Amino acid sequence: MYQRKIPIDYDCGLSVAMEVVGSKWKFCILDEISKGIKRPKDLVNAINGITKRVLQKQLRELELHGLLEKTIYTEIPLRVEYNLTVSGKSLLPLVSAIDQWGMGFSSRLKTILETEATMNYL
Amino acid sequence: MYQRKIPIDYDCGLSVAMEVVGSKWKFCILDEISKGIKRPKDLVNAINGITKRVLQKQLRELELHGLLEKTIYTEIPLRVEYNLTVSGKSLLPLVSAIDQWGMGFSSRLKTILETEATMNYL
DNA sequence: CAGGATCCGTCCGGATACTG
DNA sequence: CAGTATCCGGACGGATCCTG
Repeated sequence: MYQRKIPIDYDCGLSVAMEVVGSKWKFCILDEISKGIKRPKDLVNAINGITKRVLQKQLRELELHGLLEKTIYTEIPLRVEYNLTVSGKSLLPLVSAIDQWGMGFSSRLKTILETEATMNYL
Repeated sequence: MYQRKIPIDYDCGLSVAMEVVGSKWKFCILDEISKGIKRPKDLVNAINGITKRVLQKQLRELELHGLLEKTIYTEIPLRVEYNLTVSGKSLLPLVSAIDQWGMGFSSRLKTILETEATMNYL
């Protein structure tokens, strides 16, 4: 059984938030789902670099934490859809804010990492 | 030498942002530094659950990515301070937005995890 | 297609000791 | 105090196979 090392500090917003979305994939997943990509297979294709296994784990956590709602359609082949809950939707403004910040920081990061790379050749 | 598995997509804001702050500690660290806690020792004490080793790594990454600036005072005992750069400061609104979201989600998460815990006893 | 189980190499991170 | 190096157990994640 999994025992959390550091208990969540419910009085600290950052602690709560990091428990729920403190992984590099969560924001991407919420973003894609908000754009209408709802099936695991499609999410794997949409998100650059994620694997089926890792996505599965992230989806389960997001569902457990009440940000996603899972619907199973008993068809052949099986179809499953994940939709944002109210809590999940309340995160969207943050997702787009982070996205925007990233766009603004993009060129700077590029420069930093490139000069960093050439430094290693000296 | 470390080879990144998935290259950063500089056209995707979330990809850029996650490269820089996609770890559960980064936001906390920036938050504490913005509040005036600037020395590694003090940060370890201020941030619940972080260890010296992990903090060191996070600080180096934040510095490398241009969000923090390191100042060394050659005193005895040695004193080091980390300060937010302009880019680092530009993240503060997001930090407080995430903090606020976490505060709002706190009670709901608590309920979810507690019922989840009792479920396991059935 | 969804997703769980298994095998197995890799990496992360705690503990500790050492240097400046 | 700040930072690095080493040891080492445990967690993570890729590949693969199997079921409904």
